[in-house]
Amino acid sequence: MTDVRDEGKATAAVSGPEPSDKAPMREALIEAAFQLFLVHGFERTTVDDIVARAGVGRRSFFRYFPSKEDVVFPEHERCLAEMSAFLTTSTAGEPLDVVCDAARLVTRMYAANPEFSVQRYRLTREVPSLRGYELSVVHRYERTLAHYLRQRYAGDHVGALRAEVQAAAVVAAHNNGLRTWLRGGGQGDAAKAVDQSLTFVRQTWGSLGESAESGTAPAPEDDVIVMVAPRSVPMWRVVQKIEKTLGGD
Amino acid sequence: MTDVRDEGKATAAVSGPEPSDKAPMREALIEAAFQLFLVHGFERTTVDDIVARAGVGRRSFFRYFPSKEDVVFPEHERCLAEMSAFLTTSTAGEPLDVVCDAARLVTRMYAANPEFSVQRYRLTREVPSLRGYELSVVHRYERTLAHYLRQRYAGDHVGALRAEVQAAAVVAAHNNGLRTWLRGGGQGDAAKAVDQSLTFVRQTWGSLGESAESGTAPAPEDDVIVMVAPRSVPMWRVVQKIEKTLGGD
DNA sequence: TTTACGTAGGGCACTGAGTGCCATACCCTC
DNA sequence: GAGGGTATGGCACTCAGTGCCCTACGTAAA
Repeated sequence: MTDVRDEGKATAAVSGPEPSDKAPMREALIEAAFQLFLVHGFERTTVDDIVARAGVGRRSFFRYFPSKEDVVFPEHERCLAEMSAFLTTSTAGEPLDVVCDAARLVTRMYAANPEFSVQRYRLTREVPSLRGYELSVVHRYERTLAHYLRQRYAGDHVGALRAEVQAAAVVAAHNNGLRTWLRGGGQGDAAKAVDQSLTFVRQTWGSLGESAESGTAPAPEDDVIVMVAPRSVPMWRVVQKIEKTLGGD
Repeated sequence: MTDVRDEGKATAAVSGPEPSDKAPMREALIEAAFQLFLVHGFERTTVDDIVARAGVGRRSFFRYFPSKEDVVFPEHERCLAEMSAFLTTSTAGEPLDVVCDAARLVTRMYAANPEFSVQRYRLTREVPSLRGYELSVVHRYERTLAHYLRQRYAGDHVGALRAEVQAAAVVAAHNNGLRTWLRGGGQGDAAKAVDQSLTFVRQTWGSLGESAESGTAPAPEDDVIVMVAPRSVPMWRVVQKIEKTLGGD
């Protein structure tokens, strides 16, 4: 069972933390934890096992991670902070597009380490406590997006409701695309999968309205145009837009 | 797939052993727990305190509730079963309207005991572990709705995505209305508050025709039309289709 | 009435997560 | 070399949750 114990504890007590400058105890704990999780599973691995393998004291684990679950999601805290920072500097543009861009920060984080992300995905799917932890993390992302949208919709008489619903929709769509990518083993382009899902949300609320005439997002297929417009737009304007698109060919 | 059964019978079937008829122990534990929670708070109340007050053995607590958190949400399991039963018997009607009706089962459960619901709401807001538990419960409702929508959208090429996004939107809107009612101390009509929020979602995806409620209806520019056409289609055909879409309202 | 059995509950000991407190080792500055 | 801040280890403790075994009670069969 616990045969893999190269007793680095005494060594660590003498020489202190390993001289690798950028990866001190935190990285060592993550490394040790995942090695054990992937072999014995999350629940059958105790914190004592982890610290024994990492060659550190048990008390140190809880100095770096508030719970055993936290070691599985080591970079979400930083990503959450990035998202908040991004949103505070994004005061222009269609609000829905901004939060979609914010959601893509999460995609990028997952895509930065596909192997790790896929391993964690499989782990999380079958461990209830990790599912619960993931739900709380997702919820914090959603709250961050909703908070931003609520400010942007401040004048709207249903702004708060719109913010809640759109934030939930963006998160759901993002996770749909992300899970598609994860189920595929992390092969292919995560950003593309997420973008396809987010497109549905943006089309739903019409934030893709101008894409047909601007050169930034041409028709997805060579022989098809997708046109999205507010229902209240006058007919002449719709025709004008379509003519412009076709004419620019 | 989903055979139509009598609603009441199905509900009774999934209810299984009736908890309200014979469960003095269960009720006593809930009663004792809430008395202590409201005085000392959730975290400062131990399971030993609860069983001591209820006058039962500690082991019995975990026979009735798998965790300390479960005692705070004693009727969600039953409501979840009711929702599943309701959806199994609802094979007709606009899918989005059906899941909105399903969500209203939750509203009804909260509204059936306003005082209890408000107390629990305040408790849940300030106890992290209860927040986490609530998230998992909400997630199960959302999965139930998404599962139903996925079946109804089986032919759709983005059916799975549509199901995810709409389920998330319905849950977000429902909770928005419910929390409004809870923050107001459980005064007024919970169903009305939830309906107002759900109206936004139904209008978003057009399952509402012309809304009779003028006061709460969002602006018409929320509605969008999505037009997909081969690039080679003649212009008059495009215009005809748009006119038909707008006129068929 | 007695016996056998199934079930609800209590008692007890154990595991493991998470915390508070204190001691120690290291590093930097004066 | 002395002093102060920081990082780490060790230890003991609380408490949630579980497994096992025991008792009590009701019931059905002999």
